[in-house]
Amino acid sequence: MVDAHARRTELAEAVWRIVVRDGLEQASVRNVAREAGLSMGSLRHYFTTQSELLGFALRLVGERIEERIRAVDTTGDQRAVVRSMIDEMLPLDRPRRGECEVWLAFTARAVVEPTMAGLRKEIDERLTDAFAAMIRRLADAGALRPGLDQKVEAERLYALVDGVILHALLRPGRTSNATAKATVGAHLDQIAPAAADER
Amino acid sequence: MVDAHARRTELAEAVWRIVVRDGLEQASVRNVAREAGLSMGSLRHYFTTQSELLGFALRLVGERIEERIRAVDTTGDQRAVVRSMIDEMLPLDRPRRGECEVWLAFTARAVVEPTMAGLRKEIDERLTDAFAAMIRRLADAGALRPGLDQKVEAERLYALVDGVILHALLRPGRTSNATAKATVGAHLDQIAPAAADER
DNA sequence: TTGTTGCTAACACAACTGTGCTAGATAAGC
DNA sequence: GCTTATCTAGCACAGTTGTGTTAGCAACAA
Repeated sequence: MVDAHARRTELAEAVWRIVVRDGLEQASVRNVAREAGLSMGSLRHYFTTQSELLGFALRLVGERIEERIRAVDTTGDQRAVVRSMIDEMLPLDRPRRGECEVWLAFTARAVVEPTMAGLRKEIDERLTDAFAAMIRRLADAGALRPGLDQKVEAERLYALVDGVILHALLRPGRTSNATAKATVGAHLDQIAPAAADER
Repeated sequence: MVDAHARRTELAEAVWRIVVRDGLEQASVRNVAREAGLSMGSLRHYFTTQSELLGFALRLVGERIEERIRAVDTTGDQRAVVRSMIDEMLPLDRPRRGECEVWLAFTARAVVEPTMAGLRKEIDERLTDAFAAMIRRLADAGALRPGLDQKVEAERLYALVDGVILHALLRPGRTSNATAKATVGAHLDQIAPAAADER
């Protein structure tokens, strides 16, 4: 007997592959079942409805990203720490790019689909907290430029990163990866200049 | 005889209404025809394929936004001018919100659909130019903070605005509109502080 | 051995999809 | 008047969709 959770994870990963390759609209129960090498009857044994399957797949993406962020070494220069945390969100390599594409596909649908809006809101709140924590981390280390409103800066950084992710997804290639890192780097240099850290 | 271009515009607007109300995946030829009050045979007289219809609808959104940006009064304080231009892109009222939702739906699909990727790239280039022009406008007026790389700042502003739009779409309501304006305002204050303009 | 339970497969159903095709309606040019 | 081009409507086709139902399979407990 196979662990039920492992099977569900396998199916979620099949969803990811399809979303990345063909888009969310191709993630039908039949296609997912075929991609996972199962019959659609089997799939329905683990996920009764399609939204249940898609929701599980998205939630798993969020958990993976959070896990990687938690794994970042938080000692040393706090500007570098925040930079590393943001790097874990950017689509800089294949798996991370896949995660971001899944995120985007769900995000776009959540705008009109009330079912997904709840889950999307939950993720949004988690991310809001994460970026607030990053700004607080800079402030506590005395690295944040004086006179900045922490709440506004958290939202600004959050929006910037989402925009950078979007652009990196839409302009594939090495140069766009460099642009993404440079853009985030320039922003961090602006809100937490090296000089302010070295007093 | 009705003007063919007017008919095509009517159909594009029907696409928008459906995308905003039910999402892009509901924009089937039947639904669009019904929404516009035409038979699907008539629709196919104006648009042979579905992608042709959807492409026309997206292009029209871009043209409308560009038109509004061109209409902005460019005299006076250049920081205020840039702020007004960006306001024309943000989903602050119903019609602009609709435009942004259509943009997001197409954007998400363009990541995996090669057909739409071309059009999406064209729009991206236009927007890149638009934001570069905004930064140049600030620089020429002596309002841009010294020491900033204009190319990087254009990309940073572009990414920030896209992120702000995304967040405003996902968190409907008055407060999120205020947040959006505040976030953009804070960014402009940072890259073009009032002090630098008043020497 | 017989049940029982977790799991897999396969098919049926009604609804929907994009596109092709044909025929009728309307208006413009002569 | 007639002809021609433009426009509209409707149906057919083959395909896909989500979900429900039914039956068969393996593994394990009594």
